[in-house]
Amino acid sequence: MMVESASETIRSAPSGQNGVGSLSGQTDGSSGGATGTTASGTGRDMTTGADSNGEMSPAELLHFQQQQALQVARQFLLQQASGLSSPGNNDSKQSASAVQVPVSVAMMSPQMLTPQQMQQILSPPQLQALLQQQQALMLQQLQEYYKKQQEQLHLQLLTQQQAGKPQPKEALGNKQLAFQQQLLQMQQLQQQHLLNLQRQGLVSLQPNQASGPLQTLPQAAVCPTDLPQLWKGEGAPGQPAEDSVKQEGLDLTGTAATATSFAAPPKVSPPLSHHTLPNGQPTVLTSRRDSSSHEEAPGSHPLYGHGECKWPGCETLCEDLGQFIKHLNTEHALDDRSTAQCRVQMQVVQQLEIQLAKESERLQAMMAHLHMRPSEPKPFSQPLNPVPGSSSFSKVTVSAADSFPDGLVHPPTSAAAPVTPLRPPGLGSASLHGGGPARRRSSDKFCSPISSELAQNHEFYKNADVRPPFTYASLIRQAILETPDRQLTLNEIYNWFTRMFAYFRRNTATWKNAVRHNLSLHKCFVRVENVKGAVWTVDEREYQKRRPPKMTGSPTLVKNMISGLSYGALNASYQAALAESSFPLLNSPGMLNPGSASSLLPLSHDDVGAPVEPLPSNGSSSPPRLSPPQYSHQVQVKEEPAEAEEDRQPGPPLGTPNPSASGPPEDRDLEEELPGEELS
DNA sequence: ATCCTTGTAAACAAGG
DNA sequence: TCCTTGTTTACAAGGA
Repeated sequence: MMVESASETIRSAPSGQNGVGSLSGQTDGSSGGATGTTASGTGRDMTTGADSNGEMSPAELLHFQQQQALQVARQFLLQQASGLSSPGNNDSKQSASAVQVPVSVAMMSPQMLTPQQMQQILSPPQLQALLQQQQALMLQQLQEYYKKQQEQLHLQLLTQQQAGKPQPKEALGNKQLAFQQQLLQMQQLQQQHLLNLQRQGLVSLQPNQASGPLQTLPQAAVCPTDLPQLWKGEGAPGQPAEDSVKQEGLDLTGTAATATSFAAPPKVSPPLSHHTLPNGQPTVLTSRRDSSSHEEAPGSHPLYGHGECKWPGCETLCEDLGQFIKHLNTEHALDDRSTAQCRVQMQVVQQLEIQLAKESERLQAMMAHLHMRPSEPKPFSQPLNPVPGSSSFSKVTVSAADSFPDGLVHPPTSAAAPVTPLRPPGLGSASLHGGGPARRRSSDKFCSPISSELAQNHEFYKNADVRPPFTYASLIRQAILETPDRQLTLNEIYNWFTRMFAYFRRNTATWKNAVRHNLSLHKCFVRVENVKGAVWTVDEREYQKRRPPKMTGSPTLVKNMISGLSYGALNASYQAALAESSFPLLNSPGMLNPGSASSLLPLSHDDVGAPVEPLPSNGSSSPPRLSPPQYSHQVQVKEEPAEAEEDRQPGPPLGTPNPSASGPPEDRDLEEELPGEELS
């Protein structure tokens, strides 16, 4: 990266445009800023809390803990109530932390913070889903275990008392202490997981209420410790209460969940399922899970997928859920082994969280350093700062700037701006590419569906001076496909670039040249003579052709991404889980089919188009499965497409019979394009 | 080491 | 003449 950016700098220097290139070296320095990370690594001081309770009897302790939990719960509820009623509170960071505090006070270990960071960066739904699964399970186990421990404790005490054997005071005391500590520990863990679940809940619930791109916001907002200035800087200025409220709402949701979960119950009964396991059966949390990871059908089990048991290290094949349940109850019953595994799993999760925290920290530092400019609200909010050299498109964008193909109506840049910066583009840091100058289609390889990526992060790209992780070809294609008639003039393509990416608001000569170069170079771009002049269209078939069919399977992709994030620790099942949960998310907007992962391809919105690297290999012939081609082909591709001989095949076949073929919800928005044309 | 892809730079031509 | 649009060539870099 260093090398690359360095060379980049050198090369671009002459043209005097690539200012970003110069920071290659600094990035590392700032990343070192991981200093913050150390904070989270301060270890667990939880024990101190335990000490304070050292004098109580186990029973008292339990009672105390319950009371405490109830109190916390009440507190949360109160906060929720007040928070909701006071929209004036627009300090997102504050509100977030306010909610968090009680939790941490209530015995959360310092590590708890990291997961938030994790979500903040990656927010990859995959991770959430994964964690949910793991945690749901662990939670159950923990609860069981916790109960067991309590019982044992009681029994022991009773035994001792009945025996009348006045054990040496010290011995007894020690023992008690040990138990109590253990109890506390258990409770800690329990709460940790509850919190995690809660957090996940935040995220998972969010998508339903907020638009795709925005859904990321809350996640970041939740984190009290991170990106402080970023948030402050962005949110403070003109940040309407809207965002903060939203964030607050989310947090509250989460807190409510927490309260509910550990304060038991009866009163509050939000949709989220309780962890009260009636019979220890793992059906818990399914409802919540459903909301987030569509992979899971109502009747499914977090530990069951792809016909096999996902218990760490198990992978036993089970034909159906029933069999799996049986297997689960027999092989993974509540015993020492399972408990131990559970603990290990927890550690794994914690490690990951820590890792994530570090990475997120680094990412933040990088982003802050590179583009986010935390201090200035929105440097590029006024998108179209006419670029000197290019008279042609300067104005166009302005008016159209705020609509987005995803069909979502986005608030004017001003409102949106604050939000985006924190959200790492794409699936987390992986796609960041070290920011500015770094190019290389790496992300392209990830085959991150450009359209969904854009849909999710368009605000980010729009405002952050970050080079989008896509190749020019894919961007051009996206631009073209987003239009109603799948064709754009060169100038309109330019406009799209500038409108969609802050990054392309400068260095115009460079990237425009690149665009032209790509248009000419790639066969997939077809020039069509039009009344108005020439327009460019996409020959989907050609486009698909030129991309190696590698990334076919999601698992690989995810794996790559994971490895990219240095998640070496992730085990196969994790990866599998990630893979599973990741894709469905791409269709977040309308995940009608939570069911099979296979569903993702077809229904996803315009995703179909770009993402589809998964093209089967058989190259040109006929990719009936997912046919992205639908689009372009319709375009009255003039006579040009000489090479596309066999592709005559109309788009129709492939596609899912659904309407998406003719007009995916997202891609509409063309209207916005009109202004541009006029101006051009 | 080689090939492929991508990005960048630049020369050049045609047309308005 | 200047600018835009297109085409083409060359080269560097990264990845497989």
